[in-house]
Amino acid sequence: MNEPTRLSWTDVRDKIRARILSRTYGPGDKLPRDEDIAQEFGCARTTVHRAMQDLSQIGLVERKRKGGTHVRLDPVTRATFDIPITRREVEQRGSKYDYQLISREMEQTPLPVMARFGIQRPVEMLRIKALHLADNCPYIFEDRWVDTRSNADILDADLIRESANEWLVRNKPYSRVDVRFYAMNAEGESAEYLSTREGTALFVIERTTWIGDDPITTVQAVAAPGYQLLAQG
Amino acid sequence: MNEPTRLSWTDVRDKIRARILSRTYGPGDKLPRDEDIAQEFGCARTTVHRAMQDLSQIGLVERKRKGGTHVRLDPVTRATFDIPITRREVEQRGSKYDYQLISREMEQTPLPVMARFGIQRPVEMLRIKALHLADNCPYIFEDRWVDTRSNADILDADLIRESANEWLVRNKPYSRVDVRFYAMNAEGESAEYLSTREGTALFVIERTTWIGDDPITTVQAVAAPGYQLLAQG
DNA sequence: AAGATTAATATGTAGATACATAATAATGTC
DNA sequence: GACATTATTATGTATCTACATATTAATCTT
Repeated sequence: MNEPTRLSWTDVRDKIRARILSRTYGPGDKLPRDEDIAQEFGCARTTVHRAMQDLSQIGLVERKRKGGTHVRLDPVTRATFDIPITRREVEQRGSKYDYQLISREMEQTPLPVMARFGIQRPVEMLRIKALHLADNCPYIFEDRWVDTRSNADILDADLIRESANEWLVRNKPYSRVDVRFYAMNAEGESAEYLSTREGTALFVIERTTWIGDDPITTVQAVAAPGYQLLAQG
Repeated sequence: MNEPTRLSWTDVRDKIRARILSRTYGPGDKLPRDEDIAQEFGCARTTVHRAMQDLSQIGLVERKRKGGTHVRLDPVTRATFDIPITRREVEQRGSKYDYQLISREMEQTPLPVMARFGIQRPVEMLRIKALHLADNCPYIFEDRWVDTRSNADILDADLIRESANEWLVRNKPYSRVDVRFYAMNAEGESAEYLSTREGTALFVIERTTWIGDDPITTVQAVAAPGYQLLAQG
């Protein structure tokens, strides 16, 4: 008998989305003005606006000033994923985490690494190779370069106990990150450390971070055979 | 002499983020109340709230009622990526797009496919194999299953001219999508159609979509050697 | 002192209002 | 008719107000 509760912006969003999915508003169609929708639902324009913002971010609709709101013609599949620190990832699977430092040396950056950072000239950087283990099995082999010009303090860090991965996450927040996925055949070091035979297809995550315009670090993280990355849409 | 313009919520977000990056607010620290920040910046609490919502979504801070706002201890790398329809992806690279239907048959779903959909019993579905080409070179080989119970109309579609990929995107909006990435060695069909030799490491994108609880389609899209997926954080 | 009740507090949400901004449509000028 | 100017319109943003909700802190019972 009583009016249950007022509509929240998430309710409005879900109602509109339902209409798009059910083809009440088909691909390319123009939606009514926020104000009209607000009136129909008996809520404020602000609430509709908030809902629309979300739908727009998800990629279901496109909005333009004066132009109005349109259902996208070719909706893209937009998904987000989290890359936690490796220890946490392993522990969340219920496995025992271990970490092993393989090497730690100053080296000149080769061309591919310079390309990742977008720098023109080779620089001396700290190169760290390490292995992450889950239940005593190789999990991820990482080959990392750290720019010591802006991160000199990592030279004092105890990278035998704590992985560079964790140290950096804890001590070096970044303002920009590039992530890149691809597949590669196991060879040499990666085959050796992940204890698989050469040629096995391996999943690779490459991450490069900056603070402002200064490079922080770039990692090539090669996962053990069978690794899958999940994302939710 | 004049007050330039009022602060927008994005300004506030950027200012707070800058403070987190510069360690004014370190990991785990508690931030001032929204209201105090608002007063400091000379804006309304609503504006600060909007900024904080964003920072919270990005994963930089955590908020709790009464508990206040805290900088996250182990910030995860959160990135989003778009998977456009393949034609668009190819054309955006400036290449000529082509598409080739390989096969199209009704088949019983095998166990791995049932697992992707989360169904218990085998079902007759439409299985479509196709090849996407960029500048006449194999680009993506897809092996797709479509549930014809809820999508009977695809049986009438002309899948020689238009790819199932595009037809589905245009005609079957989904409410949920699972995305999964992994690496596999080329073998048999994948090696043949992507014209590479067996064993080559290939990047695989597996996507499954539902509308409500009803399965729509699942695809295994195997990319040609060298393919990389980029995401922006 | 343990447990239940109540108050205090910071964030979350909705609404009303006012104005800003971008894009389109209408109009006027030559 | 081509081009510049001016309205119109729908979304974007900021503020104030009021109340909701979750969580912690304080207080009262027994």
